[in-house]
Amino acid sequence: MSLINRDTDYAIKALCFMAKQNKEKLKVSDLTRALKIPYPFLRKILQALHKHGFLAASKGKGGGFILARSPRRIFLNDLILVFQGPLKLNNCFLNKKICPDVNSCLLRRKISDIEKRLKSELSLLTLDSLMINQERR
Amino acid sequence: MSLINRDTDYAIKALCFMAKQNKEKLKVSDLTRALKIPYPFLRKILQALHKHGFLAASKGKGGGFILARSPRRIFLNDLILVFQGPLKLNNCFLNKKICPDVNSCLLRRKISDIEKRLKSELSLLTLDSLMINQERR
DNA sequence: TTTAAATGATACCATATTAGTATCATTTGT
DNA sequence: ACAAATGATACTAATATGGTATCATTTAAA
Ligand code: FES
Ligand code: FES
Repeated sequence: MSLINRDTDYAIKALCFMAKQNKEKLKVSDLTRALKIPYPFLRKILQALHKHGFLAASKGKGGGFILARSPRRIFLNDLILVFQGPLKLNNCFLNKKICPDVNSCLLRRKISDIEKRLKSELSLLTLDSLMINQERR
Repeated sequence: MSLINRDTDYAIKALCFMAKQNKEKLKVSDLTRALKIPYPFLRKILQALHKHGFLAASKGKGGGFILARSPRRIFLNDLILVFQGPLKLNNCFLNKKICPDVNSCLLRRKISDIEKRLKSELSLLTLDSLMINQERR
């Protein structure tokens, strides 16, 4: 059971790589060489990142992608949101026979709390924090 | 993106229902009536719960299942483990080109911490705590 | 001692999600 | 005009999930 799927993983790899190439515009083929991710798949992911405002794109010859935000404004939970939809545990474990009172359900509240904490922890992981990690090696 | 799949969900429903029938042996058909879960599917799930020590089973005519542990010793994270495998975020976001030092990777440590906290929070949710919820309605 | 009612084990099928590809349209520098 | 890039989108393949079928084994009771 993994919280992070392939799309999100590739997106992180790509964004991180781009963050290292300070401000240089990159085309998909540059990234695919470096990251060993299949060209058309990576392209789809970069297009999605563009669509959601993480990347700026320029079309035509000499075009490519470049980060549209500071790495410290790119949060892991946002990437998960884009590629995997909203994170949620489970609305309701029990059916009416067992737990008829949806509104005052203690279990639901506990689960919702866990979900919120997880989200806030994921939002503390920024692309920036990955770069810091790089500097120390 | 959900942390809980159908199997785990059904397992919780079934265990919870059984916990309410204090100590009474129940056969699959009793549960399937009450929970509206398809008979063969529920049966597979109960068999798995038995295999992993959550239920005791008696075969033959008049047989059935019964809780093998106190509800306060049945933890949500254990059920997730049985039906969805070990919960892990992601081993390694970055490939060698970007993050070559697997051992001293700050990111990995942060992710591992988040994972541990999540697990420990899920382990605080016991079947017992669901029953408490029931009493209050 | 036969039989019916239960679980054990396991193989199978159906559907949904995820991973990856292909293709054509649009833009743009040369 | 043309080639090189992304935009959009439809398609295919592989895997995971959800659910079924079947036969073997055990056991209480007629
Ligand atoms: S678990 Fe669904 S309302 Fe309590
Ligand atoms: S992310 Fe894999 S070693 Fe750092």
